[in-house]
Amino acid sequence: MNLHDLKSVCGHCTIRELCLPAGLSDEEVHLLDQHMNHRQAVPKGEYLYRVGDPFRSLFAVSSGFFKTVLLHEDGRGQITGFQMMGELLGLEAIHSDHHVCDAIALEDSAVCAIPFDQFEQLGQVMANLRHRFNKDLSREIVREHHVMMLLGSMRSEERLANFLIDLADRHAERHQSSVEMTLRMTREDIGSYLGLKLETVSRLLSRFHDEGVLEVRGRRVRILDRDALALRRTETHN
Amino acid sequence: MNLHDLKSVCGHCTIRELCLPAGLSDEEVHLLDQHMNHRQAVPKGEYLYRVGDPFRSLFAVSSGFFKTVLLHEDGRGQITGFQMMGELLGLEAIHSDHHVCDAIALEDSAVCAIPFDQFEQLGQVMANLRHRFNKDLSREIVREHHVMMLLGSMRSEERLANFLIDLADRHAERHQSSVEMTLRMTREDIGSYLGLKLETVSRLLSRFHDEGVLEVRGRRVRILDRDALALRRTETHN
DNA sequence: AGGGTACAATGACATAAGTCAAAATCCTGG
DNA sequence: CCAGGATTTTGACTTATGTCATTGTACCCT
Repeated sequence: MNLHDLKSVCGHCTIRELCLPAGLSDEEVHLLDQHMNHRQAVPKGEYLYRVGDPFRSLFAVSSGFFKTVLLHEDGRGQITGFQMMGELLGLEAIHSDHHVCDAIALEDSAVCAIPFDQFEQLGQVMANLRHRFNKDLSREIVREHHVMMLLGSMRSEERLANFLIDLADRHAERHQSSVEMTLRMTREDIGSYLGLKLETVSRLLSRFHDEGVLEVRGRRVRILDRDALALRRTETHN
Repeated sequence: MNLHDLKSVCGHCTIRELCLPAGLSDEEVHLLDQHMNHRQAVPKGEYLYRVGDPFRSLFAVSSGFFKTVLLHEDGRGQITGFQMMGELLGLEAIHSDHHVCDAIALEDSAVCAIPFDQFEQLGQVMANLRHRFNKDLSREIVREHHVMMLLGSMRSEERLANFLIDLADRHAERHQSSVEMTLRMTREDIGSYLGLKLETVSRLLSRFHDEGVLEVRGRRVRILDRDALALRRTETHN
């Protein structure tokens, strides 16, 4: 990487406004920038961290796609989220100073790391950053509330419809097509996240396909009728 | 209330170490204290806040018991948590400056409120408080991860066993009996939280009762065999 | 005190999603 | 470019939990 001629990596980052530096002034971004370890590669299939690892840094996904997996003693695992460009990884570890889930790259990816103690120090002088970070943490809580709603109160079709729309929206935020997407995760991963078995996910995708809502070819998905899909997110769509 | 002769309410609070001031020095607690509105009563059944309310203050439960409910357009609601003494309410609202769920007192309760803008200002001078609060937010994320695991991967019996043990443990932290408890919420509330119908909850409680694990009389629950209950939290307990 | 409304328990039955199994397809590395 | 494992699809069948209905209980509130 040839970065030494750039004053600030974050400042020139295309996803700056989706990432930690969002809403900070140029000077603030510059300051933050100096504490970060930019663009570390994480090849597909590799662990960014594992349960039990000591917590040192927060990570921002710079490119690629991750999943976070919570392991249960009896082998069962629950996927707690999928992370794309600009999203933070490691927030769960602040509480106990240790990671409590695994983070795995689902495609060749890169992350920017910031040592958390330095990050907290920066809070001393950057009220903006403090506020910003509180919002990030709060947003994660809200996101998880929605997953709880999904898992606790919705039927399988609604869960999948919500999942697909959410993915599409996040692609759109990143200026990627929200119509044609390639799923980075397996059917089993989707099932784990949605509290369903992979067969159920597969059947639902086939159904959406047959009904003309989606075009599904393996991991390639095209949303043919966004409105129809959106309707299926809720019960009352007679 | 007659508090003017106390230097610091938080400093004398019995649950200080479970609440926001945990880990702060006496001076820090005192400073924090001056920004708080202590012990506001919230009668049973009342809303502490509702979806859409502007977010002004964070709340710490000073006594009593709350539930937070996420509402879905089609009337469905999902309970996202139950809060006891020392636990924080309102964290979900930081992100959007508006509350995104309802908080309802399940018994006559009291809360301490702290205006969030003042709280964030305090972060400027109190690194401890910042760190502490980051941990609180992270803990909430971890807690929700566990709920996701519960809702996504566990069967009904395991869900209820986990719920009961969690409640018992939180009672114990508060120096209340972890053997005999009175449930503050209805069967329907429990069901909502666990992604089950109230009939299922009722049947499971009856089953635990019949099997000698619990003694259940309405909302009064006594844990007769903690080990047996703990075993039922996981699949593999042949 | 007692009458009424909310809450809880239980039974009979329905169904959404899980399980098991087999075949089809897709990738990937040599 | 092919072989072999991983992933996906689909079908037949099972089951855990939901649904509906009834009765019982408890707790307010006047």
